[in-house]
Order: sequence, then structure tokens, then C-alpha cells
Amino acid sequence: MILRQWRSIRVPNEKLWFSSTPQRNPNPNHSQWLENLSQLCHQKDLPKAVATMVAMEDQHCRADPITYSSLIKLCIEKHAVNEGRRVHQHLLDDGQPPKLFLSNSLLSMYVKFNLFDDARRLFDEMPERNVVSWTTMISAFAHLDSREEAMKYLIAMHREGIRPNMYTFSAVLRACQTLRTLWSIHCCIIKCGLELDVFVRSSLIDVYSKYGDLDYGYQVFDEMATRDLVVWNSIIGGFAQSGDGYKALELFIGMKRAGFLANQSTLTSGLRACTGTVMLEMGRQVHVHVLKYDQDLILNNALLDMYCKCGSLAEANAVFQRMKERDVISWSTMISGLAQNGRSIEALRLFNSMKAAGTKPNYITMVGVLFACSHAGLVEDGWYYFNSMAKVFGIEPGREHYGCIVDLLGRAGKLEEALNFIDAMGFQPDSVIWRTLLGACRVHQNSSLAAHAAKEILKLEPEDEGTYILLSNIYADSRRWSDVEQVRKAMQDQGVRKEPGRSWIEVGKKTHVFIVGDFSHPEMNSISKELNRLIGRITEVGYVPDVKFVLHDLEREQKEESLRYHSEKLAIAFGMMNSMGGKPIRIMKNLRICGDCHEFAKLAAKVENKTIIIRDPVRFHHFQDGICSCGDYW
DNA sequence: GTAGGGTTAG
Repeated sequence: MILRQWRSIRVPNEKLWFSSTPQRNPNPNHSQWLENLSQLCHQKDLPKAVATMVAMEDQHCRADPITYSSLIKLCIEKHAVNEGRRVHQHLLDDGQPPKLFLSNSLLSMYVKFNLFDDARRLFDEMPERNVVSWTTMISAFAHLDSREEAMKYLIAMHREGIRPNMYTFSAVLRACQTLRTLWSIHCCIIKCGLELDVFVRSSLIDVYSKYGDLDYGYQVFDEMATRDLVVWNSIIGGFAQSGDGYKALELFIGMKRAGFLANQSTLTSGLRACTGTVMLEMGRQVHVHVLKYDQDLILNNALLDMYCKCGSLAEANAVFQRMKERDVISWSTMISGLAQNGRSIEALRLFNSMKAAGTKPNYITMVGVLFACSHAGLVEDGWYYFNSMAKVFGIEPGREHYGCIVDLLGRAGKLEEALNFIDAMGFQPDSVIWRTLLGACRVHQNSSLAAHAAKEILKLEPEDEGTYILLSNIYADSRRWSDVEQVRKAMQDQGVRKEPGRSWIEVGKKTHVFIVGDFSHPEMNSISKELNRLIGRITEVGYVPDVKFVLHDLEREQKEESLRYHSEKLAIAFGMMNSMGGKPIRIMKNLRICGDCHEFAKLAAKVENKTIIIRDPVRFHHFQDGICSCGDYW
């Protein structure tokens, strides 16, 4: 490859002190100037150092490369953009390209200042480039998410005959976001004999677990002889983000056993693990470790989210109030948290406080705001925010926002309007939008529109079990048993099976899982007795099993029997048996709660004078005094 | 002079 010519080439100045045979310097005070400059660099006095450099220029004095190097470092440290450029210019005025390592320092400086055009220009003008220069560029592209550029530079580097090192690979791995590229880069790494490097390994683990093959990422982790904290964090983060909170926490404990101290990153993943699997007690334990990093913004945001998702808004709010620094994520987390927990008005009020505090909402904030409107039936507010997003906040509504409006109209029973809105969206509706409409059709019992929505979903995702279930539920609601049978047959033909309803609850340090109709829990006898006792008590205050939530065409008695063992009822009974004092009973569910269980929970909370909190995949229900925070609107 | 791990929705 032909190197580009050095553009600003000048007649070489023979008096340059660093030319191969040191020249006598014309200025007798040269060594004093130099001494002075390096002293100032040492003292980190950037303004004086730059002033000295300029004064030296006037005296035709030159500093040595080492001093220049410390000057550049100082500019980076102080994030002094103008001074950095000044030093660069000064070096160019020498008439010769700076030494390679100095150009590399400058390159790294521009990258750190996010001045990528300058970095690229410098890179293009460098007469000579080594692995450090290339790696700096590749790393910059990888961080910019310019994956193609990063790969192209890797190829160009190879063509120039420069071998990548471990730095290069750990940078380039970030740009591998498909398994295919990941595999080929992994092969290159092995070929270069760099697979054992911890940095390379942690990057491998990270990208494998993020982009599709967590098991393989774990394998790469598992076979490592020496692991450091980041390697542990990579794998813990991998499991936490993929939703396997149990495995993440198991590894978290393994890490502590191996003698490592959890840092901010570990704890953030630990909290995320609790959030995903809804383990409030465990989350509180992690919180204790977080206290020593009092004002870490990311950790605090993770804490907020954990408490919100575990249904403990009081604790979330306590953290929020204590935070000295709040960013758009902190506010958005609280807004969505309130909305999901049925406190939409407070969510909107918080949105106003956010604006008053001068924090600009982003795309996700607006999803939270619209979610608050749709879940509380605030149709007018929802429309207002949706219509003013672009004008007032400069955020173009995207798929998620359109989805919220479909939800808003659908929940409010304006099904036709929702359908028209979908038609007028200006882009192809995806399965999420259709599923939203389908959910609304169920609440408002519109089976013909439901069938339409379901068919659209199944066109896009023919194996989606949730849709079959919803559709058959809707047919069951209107007692169209032959249609129910047809849906079940279609499921069989597609090889789709119904995911059983599952609820889980933390008691002490253990999580107990209940599956609908599964009686294998060791305390099943007493749970059954407790359930009967509860049903007896709530029947006195008017509970009648609502059998329309049973799928099959059974006799009433059989239907009641099948309702009785819904997983959330088993979990509520178990929670009552183990509940202490005034503590709420917290239950998580994999599917949405059924109408009968919702009624059951309201009355059980009333007669037992307890708070029951159930989180389903979309929102929370706080049952207290015979009412639910969702206002029966879900 | 170049490299790895953490937070918000659906």
C-alpha cells in the first residue's frame, strides 16, 4: 500500500535539536527553558506549560519528545482541547512529521476528545503507522458503533503487513455483533495465539453472551485458568442481562468465594439479576453492598429500577430522594416505575418535575409517559403528549410510541379507532402492535377483531404460543367452544404448546415456584387447607368463582376446580401462611393475571387485612382493602 | 502511545 505523502513538508531545519547529530542550540538558555517546561508538566500546570512552549517557540527553542509526550498527556488529563491542538500545531511547525509515538499520542488525544475527524486526518497524514496507530483507530470506530469501519481498518492493517495484538482484538471484538463475525474473529485470535489473554477473553465472553450464545460465553469463561474481576463481571453481566438472574447470582457468590471484591459493575449486574427475577430480599442484600458507593449514578439507577420492578415504590423513592445527581435514566426509571405500579398521576407529576429540573426527556422517557396515560385511561393526556412530542421535545414518535397509542385507544374501548390508527401509521405494524390490539380485544370482548389481530400476528410469528392462548381465551369468553377447539388444533399442528402459568414468591432466602395444577410442593397439604380457608372467608363477602376464565368446555364444578389451582392462588395461600406482620405478600407471574384470580386477590387482601402485590409481565397489581391499584383496568 | 465489565421501554 502506498503511503500518503506528508502534506505540510517543509525544507528541513538543520538546527532541529533532535536531528541525528544534535546541533548546538542557538539559544544559550535552552536547557533552562526545557527544565522549566518539564517542571511545569510535572506540576500539571497546563496554562503555564503552554505559555512556556509558545515563548520557547519565539526563542527558537525546541522541547524533546519526552516532554512533548507529557504535555499531550496533561492536555488529555485536563481535557484541554485548544491546548492540545496548539501542541499539535507546534510539533508540525518543526517541519518534520512528529515521531511515531508522538503522533500516536496525538491520535489518542483526538479520540479521547471525540474529535474523530481530526484523528482520521492525522492518521491519514502519518507517514508511518504501527499496531498502536491502527488499534487506536479501530478502537475509536468500535466505540462509535461504526462496525463496518472497524472491520475495514482491521483488513487494511493486515494488508499493510501489521499483525494485530491483544489490544487490537479486544477492541475489534466490540464491533462483532453477529455470531458469524464473532466466530471468524475468534478464529483469527486463535491463529494469532492470543486466546489466553484475559482482556481478549473477557471481550469474547462479553460479546458471546450479548449476541446470542451465552452458553458458549460461559464455556469460554469456564475453561479459564486465571480470571480477574472484569472476567467475572463479564459473565455475571451476561447472565443478568439475559434474564437468568439465578445463574448470575450464583456466579456472584462464586466470585466472592474466589476472593474478589464486588465493584460497581458487579453490583449493578447483581441488582439487574434481582430485577429480572424479582427477588426483593436478595436485592435488599445487594443494596447493603451498594452503600459504600453512595453516589454512583449507574448503581443508583439500577437500584431504582430494582425497587420499582420488585413493586417497592417506597424504597425506590427513598433512593431517588437521596440521589444528589439524577440523569434522564433516573427520571425515566421512576416515571415508568410509577406507571407500572398503577400510579399514573404521580408518574405524570414526576414528568413535570423532571422538566422543571431541567432534564430533557428522551425517547424512552416518552414511552414511560405514554404508558402512564394508557394504563390509567387518560386518553386526552396521551394524545396531547403524543402529538406534542416532536414539537415540544424534539423527539419523533417511534414504534413504541405508536404502540402506546394503540394501547391507549384499545384499553379505552375505542377498538375501531385503534384499528384506524394502525392503518394510518405510515409503517407496517409489527407483531407487538397487533398483540396490543389483541389484548384490548380481550378486555372488551370483541372476538371478531381479535381474530383479525391474531391472524396478523400469526402471519408474522406462526409459532407464537401467546397469541393462540389469547385467541382461545377470547373464544372461551364468548363461549365459542368450537372455535376454541380449532385454535387448539392449529396449535397442535404447529407443534406449539401452552406455557403453563407460573407464580413465584420469596420466603426467607428461598424462592418457591408454583405451577398451575402442580401439587409437588412439600407443603402442599397445608397450602391446600389454607386455600380452602381463604376461599371460605371470601365467599362470605361475596366471592363467586368467575368461570369464564376457564379455557375448556367443562361442567361448572370442574371449571371451579381448575380455577382453584391457578398458580397465583397457590402462591397467595403460601404467602399468607408465611407472611409476617404488616409486610406485603409479593408474587411474580409469568403470564398475565386472570380476572378470577384478580378478584380473589382483592377479597383475600381485604379479609386478611394484607397487601398483596402481583407483578405480571407488563405491570403490577397492588391489592389492598378490596381494591387494586390498576383500578380493574389492565 | 493502543484493549475488556454496569443503568431506563417493549
